[in-house]
Amino acid sequence: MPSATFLNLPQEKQEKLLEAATREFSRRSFNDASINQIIKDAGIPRGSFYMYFADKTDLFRYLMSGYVDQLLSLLEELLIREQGDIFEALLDLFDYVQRRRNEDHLGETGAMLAILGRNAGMQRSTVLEMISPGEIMDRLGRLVNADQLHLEQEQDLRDILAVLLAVSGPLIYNGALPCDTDGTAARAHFKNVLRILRRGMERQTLS
Amino acid sequence: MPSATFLNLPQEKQEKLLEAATREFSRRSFNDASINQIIKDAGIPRGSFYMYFADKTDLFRYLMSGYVDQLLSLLEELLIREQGDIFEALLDLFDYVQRRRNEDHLGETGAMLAILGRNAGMQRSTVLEMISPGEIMDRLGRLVNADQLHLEQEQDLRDILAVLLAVSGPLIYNGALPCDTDGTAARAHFKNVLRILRRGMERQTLS
DNA sequence: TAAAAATATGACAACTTGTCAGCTATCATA
DNA sequence: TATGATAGCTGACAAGTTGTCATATTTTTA
Repeated sequence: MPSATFLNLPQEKQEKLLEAATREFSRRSFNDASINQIIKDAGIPRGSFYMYFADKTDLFRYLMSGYVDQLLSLLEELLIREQGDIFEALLDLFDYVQRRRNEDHLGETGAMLAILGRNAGMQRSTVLEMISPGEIMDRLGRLVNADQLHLEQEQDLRDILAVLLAVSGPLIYNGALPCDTDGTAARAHFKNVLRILRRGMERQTLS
Repeated sequence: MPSATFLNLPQEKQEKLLEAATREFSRRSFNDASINQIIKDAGIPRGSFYMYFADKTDLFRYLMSGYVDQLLSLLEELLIREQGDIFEALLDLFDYVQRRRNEDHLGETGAMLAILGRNAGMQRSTVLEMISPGEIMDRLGRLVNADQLHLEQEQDLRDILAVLLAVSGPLIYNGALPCDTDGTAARAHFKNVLRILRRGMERQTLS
């Protein structure tokens, strides 16, 4: 959490720092990102930075919580459009990310995707703990069409969503990284994985 | 890859360095691990270290490739014992890891698990690229009982194994971290996830 | 207006990694 | 055995990192 001092700053100055941080974090991974670079870019002295944020992690969490929230909102929107079909919604998300990648000027969403992608595999403690997994599950669980899903036990919905997100995340984020050249192959792969998850991995024996 | 110079070193000296590295990497994550600490512990001067390994990543890869290989061998053994049932083998692996965790003196296997766990979520580029995913798939694919699995397309076996490993990895590793107190709950959770993956997420409509 | 509270700041300490010039030991050959 | 070549060893160093803190400035309060 940023300090009260930071929140009291004029909007303009806040954004300047946040934008500089976004630039740096979308270029380098969390560990490689340099506070020196950020404050030079934002034009504020070192001491001031530590007045506003406890440390690099604090700043990163603050940025990420906004981004994760944004992405979650997008997924909610897609889920509504697909009438609760979580598999279709995830494929839509893949396409959305892919489309954004092809637009050369990435803008805010692009930067967000770059950051998420660049830190996709990061320690859960840093990236995901800032938004509680429970909150994610609640927000999505409400919109998912449960009739479509094979639910036997109480926690099945949560586990299904958790697995889906854990598997889809890297596949979608990697599609967002500029190094991955062939988008259509990545899409086919993602689609196949979703198909497997839907219908199950084990051969059904007629009993 | 370590330099020829390192490989020419007397076994004793090699091990001293490798053991010091293992100690450090099982205590701190890759990024937090300090070469200073390692060389102080191993009793070699800084210059020598860089004579043997190109950098920290080089050393880490070398260690990890051995560990991943070790874990893979174990999984192969379990796979044979379970007559190719990959789901049972993964559950056995969970139990094996759990058991090792409870033995207080961790030893080599324990250190390996600690390192894997501590860096479970790390960038794929560093942790997993050292052993080619293809090799993992080949080694496991040979031992898996394909008759048990629902295979429709050519790449289904690969995709199933990839998803299984990606999902199981964190769940197993987290069971290995000392912070996680309740092992039986973690086991039940892992078992439920495996059940969902076997039978599929989508409700089967009778057509 | 004067004192008090809040905010700003850059020099600093304590680390980090990787390099490199110069050292020493080993080994083959004349 | 002496000499030259090759391989290996080493610590000081440059260039970077982060977070702290005493001091200076501004703003608010009495």
